[in-house]
Amino acid sequence: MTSLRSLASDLGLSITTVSRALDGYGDVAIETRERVKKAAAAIGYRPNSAARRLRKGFSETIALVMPTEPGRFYEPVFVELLAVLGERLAARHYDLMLLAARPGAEEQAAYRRIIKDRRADACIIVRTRRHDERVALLQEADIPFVCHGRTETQVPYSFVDGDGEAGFREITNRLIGRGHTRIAHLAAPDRLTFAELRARGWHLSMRTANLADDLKRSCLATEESGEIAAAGLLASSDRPTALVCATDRIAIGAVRAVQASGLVVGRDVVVTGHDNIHAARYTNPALTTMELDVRNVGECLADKLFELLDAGEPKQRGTVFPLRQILRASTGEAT
Amino acid sequence: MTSLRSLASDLGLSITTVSRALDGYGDVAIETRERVKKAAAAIGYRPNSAARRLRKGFSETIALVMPTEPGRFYEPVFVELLAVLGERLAARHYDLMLLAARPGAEEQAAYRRIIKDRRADACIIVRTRRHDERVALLQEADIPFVCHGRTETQVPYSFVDGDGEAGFREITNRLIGRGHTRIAHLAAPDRLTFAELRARGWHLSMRTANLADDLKRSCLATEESGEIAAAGLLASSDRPTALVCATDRIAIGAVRAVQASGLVVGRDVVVTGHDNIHAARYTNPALTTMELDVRNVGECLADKLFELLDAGEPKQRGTVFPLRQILRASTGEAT
DNA sequence: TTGACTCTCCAAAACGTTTCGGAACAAATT
DNA sequence: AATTTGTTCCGAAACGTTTTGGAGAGTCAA
Repeated sequence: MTSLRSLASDLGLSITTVSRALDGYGDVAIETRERVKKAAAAIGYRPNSAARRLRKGFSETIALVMPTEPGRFYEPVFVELLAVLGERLAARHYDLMLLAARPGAEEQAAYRRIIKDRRADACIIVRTRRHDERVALLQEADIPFVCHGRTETQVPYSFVDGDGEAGFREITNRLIGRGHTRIAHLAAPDRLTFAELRARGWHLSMRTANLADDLKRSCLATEESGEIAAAGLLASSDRPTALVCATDRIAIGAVRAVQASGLVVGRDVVVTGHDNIHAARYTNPALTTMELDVRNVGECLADKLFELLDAGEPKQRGTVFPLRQILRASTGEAT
Repeated sequence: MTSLRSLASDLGLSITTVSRALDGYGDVAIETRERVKKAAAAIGYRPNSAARRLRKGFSETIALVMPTEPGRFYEPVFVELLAVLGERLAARHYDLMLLAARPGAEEQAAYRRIIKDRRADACIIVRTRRHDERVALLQEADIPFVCHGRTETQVPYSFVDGDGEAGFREITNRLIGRGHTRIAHLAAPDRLTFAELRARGWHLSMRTANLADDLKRSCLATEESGEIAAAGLLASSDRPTALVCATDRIAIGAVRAVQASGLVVGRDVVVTGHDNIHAARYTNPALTTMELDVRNVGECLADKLFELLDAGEPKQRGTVFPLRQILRASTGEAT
């Protein structure tokens, strides 16, 4: 224990000098520095993190609060995001602190504790909402943060997102090009920004082509809810020939609804999703969808965070990654 | 800042007395204690965590290292486990620290850092392996830990697991009862304990019924790998009539393989899985599977951890939860 | 010779908490 | 009256690090 002290006495130096040697200050003789570094490496010295935090006033910790909604948020891709983040943060000896809280009072309390106790130096906001109290809270408290996803605010903030609007414009345009005119959109709850952006992409594409843009239905981001919404649309005498869904899980429900109506997916009705979850390759027929590179997103989030911590602001406020379109049989494409 | 000091001077008391009043020591007058507690609550006082950690020598933090294997470990259920854990730990003001590391040298280094720096008071091991260096490492370092899943060791350790063996015995027995005699098992990589236990359940059931127990094939826990393994079995002239799969993802691949052979799932060949992932309800036909209550597991993990931290050992070393069988059309049951 | 400057090093304070070992006083016991 | 016991409080040390503000010795210029 008391490692800095024992290192110092082993070397016949003061604690101060050892500390400065390791921190790379210029005020210690070059040979002394080398000697200290070698000794430190030999015993695998790493400064006690609590002491360091106390003295320096920051924690080298990043907090991420998962919104655990009642309807859950089971996203498998989230695990991968955590893995990429963890990796990237660890490279700079930062810790990732994970909290769980239901949106609402509980969530607010969690952020307030982070802020008040300065338990973390910065936050990552996921599942960003259109009107997001978390953003306001952190801006007011002057805690650095980066959002995964966008929000609607005047005040500048940092974010990383996929270009859902362009992605949905593109797929809708493609379907229009194939002759579809009645293209419906199954949207996720519109308090979530990604849902709004994807809907906007579909909407713009339809408007530009002078097609009816009233075929939007909102549902939860679950298979069950998607199935119900799709069934409603298909029951109409003037049913859509295409279902552009905000997420793969919704699309999987939609596929089921189409089949329950006695129609054939990919021929009578085409279906598309977003996320490229594993199951999307194993629906029958396989699901046309689009994909965001999680590794890019995770690394970009971490990099922006460090720019924020190092320089006070990132080189670029927001970064939007393009989506990769994945065409499969659910839109009649070759598998 | 310097909150304890300012609280003390506001109240005209010493720092010592304020500290002891809040900690509930018996050595401060009851009315003083009340006065202090009221004042602390009023300003929302919470002790500086770095200072507390430094002084007390423990961190009120639990570490969880995700094994990020090359073939990934995308399990959606893991997100829910994290959420439950986070909730339960937060109730006792413990933080959850998340690390990511590839099994092997990187993983070892991560654990060594936790141990050496005492960054966390205890660990949670997930994806427990049959021969698990993590268990040995933590036992040697005398760091409390709880495993999600079991390992093969003489030394007693704490764990929480689902009863995969019983679950697979039960489903296999059920299929035997229905007249199946050629029942194959698609197993996950057998370095993972859960894979071994599920295989054992299938094996015991087959042996007890005097049926051929040579129809076991190993594959990765992915749809793709499951599909290949299943296709191999189905190509045989003496093909199995049942595919008992270690996971739903394997089972989803198996379903695809059956259909690719021109056979009908649920009639010609029945298929079963494990996990009850969302997609399992939306295969065609829906997948018979079994489910472990994640909330139970998460809460049990946290509780065991606290018993370990409080008392040095838990009331019960290991807890095994029963699995809930979910019968669907892939075994010809009513949906 | 003196003063200024450079180079290396270090003692001590500080971060905010917990806790050891009393102090001061009143009440009870001998 | 003297001693013990109990109650309530507090000063000061400690946890391990970083950082401030020099100290001492040597070098260079005036």
